[in-house]
Amino acid sequence: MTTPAEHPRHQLNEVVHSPVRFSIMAALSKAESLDFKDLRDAIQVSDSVLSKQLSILEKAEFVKIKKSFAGKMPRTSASLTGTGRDVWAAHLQTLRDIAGG
Amino acid sequence: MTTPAEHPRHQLNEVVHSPVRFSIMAALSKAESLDFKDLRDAIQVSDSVLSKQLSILEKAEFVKIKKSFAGKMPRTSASLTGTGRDVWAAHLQTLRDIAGG
DNA sequence: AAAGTACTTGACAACTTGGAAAGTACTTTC
DNA sequence: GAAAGTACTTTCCAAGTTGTCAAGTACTTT
Repeated sequence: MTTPAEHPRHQLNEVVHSPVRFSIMAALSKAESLDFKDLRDAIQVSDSVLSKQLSILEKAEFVKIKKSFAGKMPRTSASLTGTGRDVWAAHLQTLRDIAGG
Repeated sequence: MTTPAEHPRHQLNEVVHSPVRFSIMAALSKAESLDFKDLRDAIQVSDSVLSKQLSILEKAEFVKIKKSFAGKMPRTSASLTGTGRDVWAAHLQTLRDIAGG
């Protein structure tokens, strides 16, 4: 009795799969950490969208947000957590598994 | 004055990006054509979902549906169109561009 | 004091998804 | 030949997702 293998699609992480969040994860995977504005400009989204999507990623514990000051002005920067890096790597692998190449 | 390059995320094809349709495209990219039931079993979705998603892909002209008979029973099979293959390849490339690998 | 910076939140409208169920058009079985 | 099954397709619906726009917060700068 062989249990049919689950299609790899089921391994896709929904939080990571949305284009904007996928782009955020990608950008953060390539840098130690990025400032809000740099991230916003890099992936080209509105402040509002970035703020919301970052919150979703933070709640999922894939990203950590650090608030500090640049002189007297507030500065928000984001980076991947360990979990975030693992999930990102697994997501990419799943994509490859589905694409089959 | 350099126009800032558009983030590759904008090149993602929404029709292809949804997990189920991504899986359909992937499966079809690996075969000449697949029968409805084989596709349904391969990607593990309900008849209803497969039928709907296939219609969306057909309307976008990424997939062509061929209806024939296996003996006296109807048989539906799907395959990628030329456009479908191009879009699929471009989508995968965009994913790679974003993932940066 | 007015305007700006750096975000965050809330109200919305527009879509997208999937499941359940019914429908279509036959074919097969009892 | 009536009931059941096959192979999908469609409709109805409830739920969740996205983005935009406007407003809010808490200061800083002019």
